[in-house]
Amino acid sequence: MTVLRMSSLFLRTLRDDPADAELPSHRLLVRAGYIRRVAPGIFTWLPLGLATFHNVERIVREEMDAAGFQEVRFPALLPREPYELTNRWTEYGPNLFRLQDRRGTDMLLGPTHEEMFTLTVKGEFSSYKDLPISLYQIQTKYRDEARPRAGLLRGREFVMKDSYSFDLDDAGLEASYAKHRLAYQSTFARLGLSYVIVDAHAGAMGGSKSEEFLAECERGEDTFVRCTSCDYAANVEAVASVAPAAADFSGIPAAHAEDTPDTPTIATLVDISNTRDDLRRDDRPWTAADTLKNVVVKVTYPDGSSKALAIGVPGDREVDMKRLEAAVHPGAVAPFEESDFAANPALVKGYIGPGVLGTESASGIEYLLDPRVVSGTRWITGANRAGSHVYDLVAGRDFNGDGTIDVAEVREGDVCPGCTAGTLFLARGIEIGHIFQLGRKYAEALGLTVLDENGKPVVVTMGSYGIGVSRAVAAIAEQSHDEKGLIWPREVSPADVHVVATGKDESVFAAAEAVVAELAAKGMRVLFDDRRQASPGVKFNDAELIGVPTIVVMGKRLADGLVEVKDRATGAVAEVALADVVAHLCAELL
RNA sequence: CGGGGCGUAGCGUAGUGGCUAGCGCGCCUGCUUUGGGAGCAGGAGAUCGGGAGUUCGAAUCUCCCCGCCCCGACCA
Repeated sequence: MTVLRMSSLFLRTLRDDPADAELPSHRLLVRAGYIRRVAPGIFTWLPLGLATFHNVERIVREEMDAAGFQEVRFPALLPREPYELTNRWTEYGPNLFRLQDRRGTDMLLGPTHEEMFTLTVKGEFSSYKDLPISLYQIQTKYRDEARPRAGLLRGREFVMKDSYSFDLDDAGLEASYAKHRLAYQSTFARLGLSYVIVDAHAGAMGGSKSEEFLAECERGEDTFVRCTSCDYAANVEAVASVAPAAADFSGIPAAHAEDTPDTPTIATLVDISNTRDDLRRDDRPWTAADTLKNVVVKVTYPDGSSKALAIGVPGDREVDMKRLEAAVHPGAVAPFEESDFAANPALVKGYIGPGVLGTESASGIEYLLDPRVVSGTRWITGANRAGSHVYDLVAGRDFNGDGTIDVAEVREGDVCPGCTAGTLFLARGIEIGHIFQLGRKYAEALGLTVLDENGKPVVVTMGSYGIGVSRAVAAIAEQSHDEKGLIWPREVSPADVHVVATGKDESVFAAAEAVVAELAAKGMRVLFDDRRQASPGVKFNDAELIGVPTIVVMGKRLADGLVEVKDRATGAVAEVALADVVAHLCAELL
């Protein structure tokens, strides 16, 4: 197998951290000479990095093939038309890399390839007998991210494995989805990643069921929740809040407006409600959770249209903009500005109440309520007049929304929607995989149908499944490193063994050459530090930085016929007789 | 796109109006050295991000532009 010789490897490790890298994965991959930045979010893979990348790619490919999926490869450079058909030329917005050829024809660099997969299957297959089928590709993708960051984790050019399943009916899709889920579990296990499968929000792609594979990592950019007592896990965007049961409101007094001067915020409102005798509550002090906050935003759609939307949430919670964006996708959310208030005189900033909200109301603004605002709940809320609030306003008696919207912030300690017994806690992760049931959206838009047993055309239902290949390299580095450097899982590592020869005694190098040759003959990938001029310290430090899981040191102890076999992760060192070292390593690693 | 920070050799940096822009790492030559980032000697390498201006004199001051990093917004 391969022997990489440090004396001639195209590699330069850096003693200092690069100034433009923050995350450990980014810092170490640059320092260890795996990657180099070319432009923001665009990187060059150097030999060690490329070897690592190839290993991840190979594992992904092997697992896809083992699951019976077939590999294809679409161009990265694509014509505009297919994306026009699904409206994504417009909907994808500024994140799409667009360009023109010499004749001025619009082209794009593919951010994802739903259209190509769908059209290709349409072009070849037309019978129910051809289904189910799953195709995948490993291809470079392009997205003009507003802010590339974190090295390989969020780039503008990256490599992704994307698969699509094509089925006749929902049961078939369910089965294809399950197969992919299993294939992903074995893939990530082999990659040595510690991950969680969380419920995700499928709304963005118009599908139904969707799950994300998140590599657990404090520095990850996705926030998810887990339950203290059951196995519920979900991306914060997808958490379904637990609604309390509707309550009896027969004993609640009639709503009454009160003058509450200078209370434009929830804090000032709660404060005045607890200090004034006429407003105070008998049984307990008022809290922010007793107030109903009505937030108005402007939602703008890709076609340029926009509308106002009012959201009623308990006053102790903020509207989570990420959850809101996910809920109104593909609409974009912007705050309601002074000019918008001017255009809607019924809305009194800071004192907005349900009375002026709803499609049936004077304002005509759609009014959606948090799921916690169930019938019978009692609220303090704006009276639509500056310096005035309504008390004892009861949902279901005094007001109703046009519907519910679950976009309030998710907090540690919230009731788990999975079991309703445990509570939720927050964690962070890196999205390394995403699977979802796309349904018929693309098949419909692009006319992918097959004839069924009766000769009738049936719209095919699809699933879509992605793994960030280049991102996985960084995710592994992020999860597996220490102060000294990287620590690769063996399958991913650029080599199985890193043999370090030290000293100036040529017999040591000769012995090392022999061991390296034997290991290679046994099928091991060897990184061999055969540099004559580098000092032992340099070699040891480089070995720890580079992160090959097993380091074999041949040097001083060779005088006693011994070599050291060091485990990079634990630091444990075993002294092995020179004559036994190849057998020892084979027993351990093969 | 908003906020913050930064741009000096391949990398990390010093230098706030005054001599030939300094140091460490790395690189080249020679000698010495070889178990935790070696020593000595010699060397190559910088339009100080770009442009305009102020000044006898600008890496340093002013203006404009460009680029990069971080936070937020955004992100199948």
